[in-house]
Amino acid sequence: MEISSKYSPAEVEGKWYQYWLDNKLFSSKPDGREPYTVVIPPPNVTGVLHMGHVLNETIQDILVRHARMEGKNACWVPGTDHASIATEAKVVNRLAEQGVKKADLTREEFLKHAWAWTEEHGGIILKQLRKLGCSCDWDRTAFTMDGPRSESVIKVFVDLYRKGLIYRGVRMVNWDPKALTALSDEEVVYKEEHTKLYYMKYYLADSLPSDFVAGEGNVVHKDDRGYYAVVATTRPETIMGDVAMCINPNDPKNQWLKGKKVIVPVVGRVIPVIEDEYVDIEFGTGCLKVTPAHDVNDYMLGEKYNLEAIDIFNDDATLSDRIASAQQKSLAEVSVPEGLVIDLQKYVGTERFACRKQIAEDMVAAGLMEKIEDYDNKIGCSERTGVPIEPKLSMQWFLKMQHMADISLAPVMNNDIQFYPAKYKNTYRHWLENIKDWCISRQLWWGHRIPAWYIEPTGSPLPTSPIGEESPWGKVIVAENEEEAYKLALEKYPVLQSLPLGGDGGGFTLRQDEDALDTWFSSWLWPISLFDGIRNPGNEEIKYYYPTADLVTGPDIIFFWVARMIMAGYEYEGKMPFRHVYFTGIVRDKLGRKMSKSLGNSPDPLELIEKFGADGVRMGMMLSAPAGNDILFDESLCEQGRNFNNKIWNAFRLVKGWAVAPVTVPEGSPEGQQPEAARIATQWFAAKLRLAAEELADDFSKYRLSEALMTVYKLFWDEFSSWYLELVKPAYVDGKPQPVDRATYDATLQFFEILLKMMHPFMPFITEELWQALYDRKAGESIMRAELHLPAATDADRQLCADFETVKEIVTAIRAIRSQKNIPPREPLTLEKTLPQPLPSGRGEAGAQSSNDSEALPLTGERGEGLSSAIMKMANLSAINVVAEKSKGSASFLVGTTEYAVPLGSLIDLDAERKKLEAELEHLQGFLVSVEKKLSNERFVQNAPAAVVEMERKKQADAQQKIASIRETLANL
RNA sequence: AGGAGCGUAGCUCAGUUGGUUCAGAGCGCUUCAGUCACAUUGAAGAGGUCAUCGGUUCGAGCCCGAUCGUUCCUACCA
Repeated sequence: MEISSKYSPAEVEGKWYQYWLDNKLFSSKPDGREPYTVVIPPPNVTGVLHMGHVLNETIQDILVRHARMEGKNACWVPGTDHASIATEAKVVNRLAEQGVKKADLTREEFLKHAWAWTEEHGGIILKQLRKLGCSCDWDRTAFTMDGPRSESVIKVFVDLYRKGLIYRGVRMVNWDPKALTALSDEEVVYKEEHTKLYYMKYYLADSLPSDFVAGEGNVVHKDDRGYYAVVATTRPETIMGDVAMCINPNDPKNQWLKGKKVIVPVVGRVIPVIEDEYVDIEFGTGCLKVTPAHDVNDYMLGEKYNLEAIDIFNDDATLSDRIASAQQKSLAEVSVPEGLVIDLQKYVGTERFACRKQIAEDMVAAGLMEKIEDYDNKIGCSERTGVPIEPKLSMQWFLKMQHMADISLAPVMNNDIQFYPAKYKNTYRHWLENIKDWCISRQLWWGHRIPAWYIEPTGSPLPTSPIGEESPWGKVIVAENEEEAYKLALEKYPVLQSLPLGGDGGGFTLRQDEDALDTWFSSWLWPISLFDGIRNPGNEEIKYYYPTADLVTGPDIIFFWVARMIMAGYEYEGKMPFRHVYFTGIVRDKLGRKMSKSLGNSPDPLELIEKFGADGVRMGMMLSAPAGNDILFDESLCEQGRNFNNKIWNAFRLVKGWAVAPVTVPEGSPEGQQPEAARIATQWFAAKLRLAAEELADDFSKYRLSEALMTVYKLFWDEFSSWYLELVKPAYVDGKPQPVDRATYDATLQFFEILLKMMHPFMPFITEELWQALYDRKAGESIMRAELHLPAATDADRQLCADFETVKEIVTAIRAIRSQKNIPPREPLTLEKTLPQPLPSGRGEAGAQSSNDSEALPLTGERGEGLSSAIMKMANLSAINVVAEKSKGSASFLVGTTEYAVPLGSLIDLDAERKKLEAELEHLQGFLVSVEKKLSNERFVQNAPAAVVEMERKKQADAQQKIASIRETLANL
C-alpha cells in the first residue's frame, strides 16, 4: 500500500466528523457513569466564527474529549444566543439598506424580519464549529429564544417579581440614542477622546454693592456687564438643563458666591448657588453647573436639594422643544439683562454635537465664553452601537442585586467554584461588593418581552372604584401570560370583575409592556435552562448534569455572564452552575493588537483550516494559550501544528511499512529475535509513557492545556520519533530493510495507540484516522470512546528513564565529536569508558565517593547490555570498551563523573582538545571554590537542612573527581 | 484616581514550598547533513547580570520595600 508522504487533512476531516455524527458518538444520556458537563458560551445566533471562538471552542473540546476518554459521560451542549441589541441593530441596518425604517413597522412585522434573518444566518456558526471538530451533542442544540428557554425566562421574571426582587422605577440610565434603548452599566465602554473644556460666564443675578470687597482668597471675575462666576464644562449644550450652580462650601475662591443667584448664559434662567462638598475644589474653577437630567452626579445633587430635572433631549439626542418653552417660562418670571440671552428655538431639533459646536460659537460671539481649553476625556459609549451614551431619566425595570451578591460571593472566594487563573477572584469580589441594581429592560423588540401588563380603561369616562378600593388604572400586573394576568387583575381589583374586557368604552384592557429583557437575563439561566431545570425542577437531566464541570469563557464577560450565572445557580438550584471557570485570554495578532475587521488582522478561521487542517489550527491556537494570558496569534503556529501532524503521519508510515518476521522461526535463528537495543528501547518507552501520563494528568488537573500539548508534542517528536523509532528501526542489509521482530512490532503499535489517545483531545481528526488504520476496528468504534488508563509509574520506571537520559547524553556527546571532527555518521567509532580513578588521599570526603558508582551507567548485566547496544546503535559504535586508561589521541568527555573517550587516532586535534579541557577545568575550579566557600561557612552548615549540606558535599566530591580526571587527561595529551 | 497583574534567551512563555549542575521549553537563528518514514526532515551549536536599586536570609529568578517600564480591570472628576 502506497501512502502519501504528506498528510492531507482535507481528505480525512469531513469523513471522520460524519462518522462521529452517524454513530452518535457525541450524544449523551444520563447513565451510571460520572457526568462531565460543559455548556457552550452561546455565540450570537447571527455571528460567524472568529479566532476568539476558535480558541474558546478548542479548549472546551479538548476538555470534553479528555473527560470522555477518562470514561466519563461527557456532555457538551451547544446553542446560540439571540443577542438582542446586536441582532436588532443588524436587522435595523439591513432594513435600512432596503429603505425600510424600523419606525414604520409594527412590532410583529419587525419580528418577522428578525426571525427571517435568524433563520438565514442562525446556525452558520454552529456548522463552522463542526469544521473545527467540536464534539457537541448536537441533538441538544438550543437557542436562548426557543420555546423552553423563553418560558424559563418568563417564569424567572415572574418569580423574582413576586419575591420583590424586580421593581420598576424612574432612574438615571445609560441611554443609547442610536439604538433608542437603555443599557446596563456593563454595556457601556469608555473611550479616550480629545475634547474641549469650555469656561462659561454665569453673571450674578443680584448686582453686588458698588463698595463690594471680596474677602481674602476669593477669586472674583468682573467685566463691563458686572460680576460673574466661571463654570467649566465639556458639554456646553447642557446649560439648557441647568437648574443650579454648586460650589464647595470650603472653597476659599468662591466664598463670595455663597447665597447668591446666577444667570445661566444664553438661557437666561436665574438659578441658585448651592453648596455641597461633592464639588472638587481643584477642578476647573470649583464651580459646577448642575443638570440633573443629564448627569448621574447632578441627578444625585438634584435629589438631595430637590431640584427640577429639565430633560433637554429627545430620545435620539436631538434638542427637544422643551428647552424653548422652559426658557420662555423662566424669562417670564425674571427679567435679565440684554445680551445674555439667545432664543433657544434655533437649537431645537439639532443633533447634540452640532448643537454643542453652535452654542459654543454663539457664546464666544456674545462674549459669554471666558476661554476654551483642550481636554482629554473619557466618554462612555454604547458597546454595541459605539455612540456616546446619554445619561437619561427614564422608567425602567430593575433587578435588586444585593441579595444576588450575597449568595454568590462566598462560593467563589472559598473556592467551591474555582477560577483559573485565580486572579479573577479579585475582580469578581470587587464587583460584587460594589454591586448596583441591574437595569433589565431594553427598549427593543428582539428579545423576551417583559411579562407585565398595564390595566387601562377603554374609552371614557373612567369607571370609578368603590370607596376603599384601590383604583386599577395604570397599575401593572406581572404574570406568565395574558390569561393569568387577567385573572390576577380581577383578583386584585374587584371593580374590574363587573367590567368588560376590551370594547369601545366602559371596559378595560391589558396592555403588555413594550420593552424586552436584557439578553443576559436569559443567558444567566443557560446552565439550568438547557436541562429544563426552571420549568421542570428536579427532573432527571438537571439532577444528573448539573452542576456542570467547566465553564470556558473570556474574562470580559465575568460580570455580564459568569457572575450572574452563579447568582441564578444558587437562587434556582441552590448549587453552583459550574465547578471550574477557565478564563481564556484575548486573541491578538502577533504585534499584540486586538483583532478587528477594520485592521484586517483577523484571519478567517475557515481559511486557516483549509490551509493547515483543523488539527493544525487547533494546535496552533493551543501552543501559546496559557489560561488568562492574551494570545499573540501567528499563522506560523498553525504551520507548526501542521508540521506536527505530518510528523505523526510519517511515523505511522514508517511503522506500517515494516515487514514483520514470521512468528514461527527456527529455534536459535537470529531472524525474529528481538535485538538488545530494541528490547531495552521498548522497556524504556513503556516506562516513559507511564511517566508522561502522570505529567499529562497533572497538567490537565491544573488546566495547563498548552503545557499538556507541549508534553505530548515532545513525547511524540523527541522521545518516540527521534529516539525510540530510531532504536527499533530495522537495519538495512544490501539496501533492503530487514523485517522487524514480532515483539518489537507489537510493542510499537501499542505505543503508537497510546500516543494517539494522548494526542486525541488536541488533534481529533488525524488521531482518529490513524487509530482506525492501526488495527482492524469494528464498525462504529472510535478513538473518541477509547479509554486511556496506564498503570502508575514505578521507581523502576524512573530509574530506567534516568539511565536512558545518560544514554542520550553519551550519544549526543559522540555525535558532537563527529560533528566537530567531520566524521560521517556512517563511519563506525569505538567508545572507551574509563574505570573510576581513586581520588588522591586527603582530598574530598570519604563517604561521598562511594555514591559515585551507583549513579554511573551500568554497562554490564541484562540492563547494561541493553543500554550499551542502545548507545552503539544510536552513535554507530563498533564497540564499547571498559578500560583502565584511555587510548592516546582520543577525544574525551564527562557524563556525570564518568569519563568516556572516543579514540580518533590521527584525527585528533591536540590543541583544540587541550583548549576545551582547560576551559572546562577552569569552570569546574570556579564551581568548586564556590561550593567550598559555602561549606566553610559555619552558619550554612549549622542552619541549612542536612540534605542540602549533604548535597553540597557531594557536589564538592564530584567536582574534585572531575577535576582530577581532567588534569590527568591533560597530562597525558 | 483606585485596584490587580506582568517584566526571565531574538520572539512567545514555563520556572510549584527560597535549597540538586537552576538558569529552562517551543519557535526563530547559525553550522553541517541529499537515495534507506518525514526537508512540513535530521544532527550539532550559539543566545540571558532573571527590569533596576536596596533589604531579609547560611542561601533569592522566587520573600519584602522603592523605582522604572508595561498591560488589564474598576471609577461620577464636571
